[in-house]
Amino acid sequence: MRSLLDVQRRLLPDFLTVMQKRYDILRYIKNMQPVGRRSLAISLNLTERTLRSEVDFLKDQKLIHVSSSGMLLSEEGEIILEKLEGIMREVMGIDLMEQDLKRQLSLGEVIIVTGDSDQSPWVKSELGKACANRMKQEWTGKNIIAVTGGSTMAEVAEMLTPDHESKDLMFVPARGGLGEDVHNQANMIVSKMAEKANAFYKVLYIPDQVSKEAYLSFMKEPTIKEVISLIKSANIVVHGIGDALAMAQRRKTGPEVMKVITEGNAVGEAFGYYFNENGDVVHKVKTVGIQLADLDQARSVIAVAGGKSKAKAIRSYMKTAPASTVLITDEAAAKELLKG
Amino acid sequence: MRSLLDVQRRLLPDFLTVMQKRYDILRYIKNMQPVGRRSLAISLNLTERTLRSEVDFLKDQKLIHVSSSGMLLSEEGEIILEKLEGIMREVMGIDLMEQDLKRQLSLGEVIIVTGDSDQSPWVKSELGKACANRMKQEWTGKNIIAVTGGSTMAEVAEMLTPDHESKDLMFVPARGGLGEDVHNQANMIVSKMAEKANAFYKVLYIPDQVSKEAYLSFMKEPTIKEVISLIKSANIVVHGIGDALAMAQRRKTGPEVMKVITEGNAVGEAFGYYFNENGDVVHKVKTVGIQLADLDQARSVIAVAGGKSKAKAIRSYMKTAPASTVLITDEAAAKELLKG
DNA sequence: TCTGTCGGGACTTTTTATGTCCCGGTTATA
DNA sequence: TATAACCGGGACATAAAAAGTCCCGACAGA
Repeated sequence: MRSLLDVQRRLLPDFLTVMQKRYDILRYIKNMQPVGRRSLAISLNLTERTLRSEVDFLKDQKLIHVSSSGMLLSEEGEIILEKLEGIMREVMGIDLMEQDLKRQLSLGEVIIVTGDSDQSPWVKSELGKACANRMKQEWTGKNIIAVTGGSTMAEVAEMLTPDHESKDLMFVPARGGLGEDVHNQANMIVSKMAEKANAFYKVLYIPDQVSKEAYLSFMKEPTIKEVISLIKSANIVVHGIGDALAMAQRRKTGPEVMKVITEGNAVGEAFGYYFNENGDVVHKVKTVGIQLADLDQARSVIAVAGGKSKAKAIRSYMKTAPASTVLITDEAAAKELLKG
Repeated sequence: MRSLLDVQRRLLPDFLTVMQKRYDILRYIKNMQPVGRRSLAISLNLTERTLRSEVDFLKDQKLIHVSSSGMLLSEEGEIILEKLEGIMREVMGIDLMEQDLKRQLSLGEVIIVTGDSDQSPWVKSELGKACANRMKQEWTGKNIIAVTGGSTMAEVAEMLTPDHESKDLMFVPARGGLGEDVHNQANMIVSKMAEKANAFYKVLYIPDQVSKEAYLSFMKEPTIKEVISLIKSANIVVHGIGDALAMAQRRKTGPEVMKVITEGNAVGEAFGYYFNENGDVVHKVKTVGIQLADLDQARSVIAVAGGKSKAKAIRSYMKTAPASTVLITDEAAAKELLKG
């Protein structure tokens, strides 16, 4: 049934809105019957005429009876409505979860894709696609987009497509080296995104293990400074969220920092910051680029993470995330988050 | 899914017709790509303008790509179409038709593919694919498979693929020479099938116009006798069904036999037997190999034929076909058959 | 280089949906 | 029993969407 709805969503986009409308009408009639056209229209927030067209249709389908005292559900109408009850719960399920999550985490927007990234690899692609689409909505005029690394972000990059009109887009890594694997490193993602979106990009290679002097002189390089100032002026930030321990292990994290992370009970990680369950910063990787406090400056912040296993991490980070953050996640994570 | 569709049929009837239309468009594009708007419109029996609106929609949904050389299915389009395949079977009631037809003709199984072989050439390929799949289900252990000729059987051969484990398969022609064109002759099909399925085969070349003595001595050849005994021990028979007159004309049928066929009101033909509307044998081509009575010995008999024009032929043959016969046909023929 | 097919722009016509107003009948109520 | 409120539905103007029609320049294949 899910797949049928998915296909229909694609092939007949206004299908669902019409179904919803007719469902509402039937529901209201059931509860207000016998009811007249005008009062029903007011209750449903429909104009009299549109309601009338719908009513004519429902009458043709023999789902309602129309008499001089008003409209009432027919027997068949009752049966159909009963079946619809269950269908709409399924159809609206995701929307409801989005609303609930948005309220619970007090975010700007929540987008949920069906499935579980932990179990089905393609769900991650769906996350990526959803994120890519959401990003595009922000692309009006000139934009500097700061992105982080991670496998989910890599999927996002993969799913980007050039926009009809080539906008003025510049991709930059959100922060300097975090010790990540080259493959899903922010720099890699940045270049991939730019390639896919047919846009510009700048990368930032910060030497990892060098003397303090070398580092400082490196930071004075004009080209580096230019990139950093670009990053600081980014108006869109797109980042993943990771499990704290998993991220720490994946990165070349020293034993003393590891101790801080474990003893601080860190559970979530986002762009180099480690958070405990209360959303407190337990540790931050010192590097250049966007800092947690800078996020409020950005016009839009999009966080992408999915899979049941990531629920805790998402919750921890969202405690301190900017209120306008857009969270893109999957069904499994959303369910887990809503569980409490 | 069943109940969801039932509800939708009632609540949004015209959405289903739209879905059907878009399904058809996608299907035609898949099989004709790259294809232009005008020729597609003709094939689909749509006016250019309506097709254009639909195409614009599908393009917006990224289900098709449009280039100067024509339209083609996008990757997503392929995925959606695949899912639609199953959905539309349900919507169009193909599954129901299969059950009805099975009962009406009292057969072992009926498989219907969508479309009309007479109108869309690729439907024949679909028939072939369906048949190939069905055949594979029978391939457990050692099998001798007797096949007939014909263009539909040629498609079946084309669609065969080697099985994961190479089974012990032997293809043989079902009967001796029937006077067919070399191209779609049983021997040709046999070798093609064996090649595609990575199996063994034996052909049977019977001299057509020779003296009785030559013929008899030929039949005493050990190699020929061996092939004939193989044929007789076939446990799977796959054959086409043809229109009686068309088949008789295609084969080098003499005028006196032609008279028998026409005066006997033959309508159907299968492996050299001609049947009238009551299923009586009007004429049989005398040749070696499997006879009508032998069919009951075979573990499984699969008959393949499609196209509205073949409906009468199918019905006539099915009157005498073994009760366990598997019929593989297309939507158009099935509709015609069910019409009565 | 020519020819036929390609997509798509532009315009008119047709169809459909919606907005608006009103009428005659029914019903609850004063 | 008179009356006001509410009922569905007819009628018609208007807005919006779909379909019909024609044409153009691009491009591939002969």
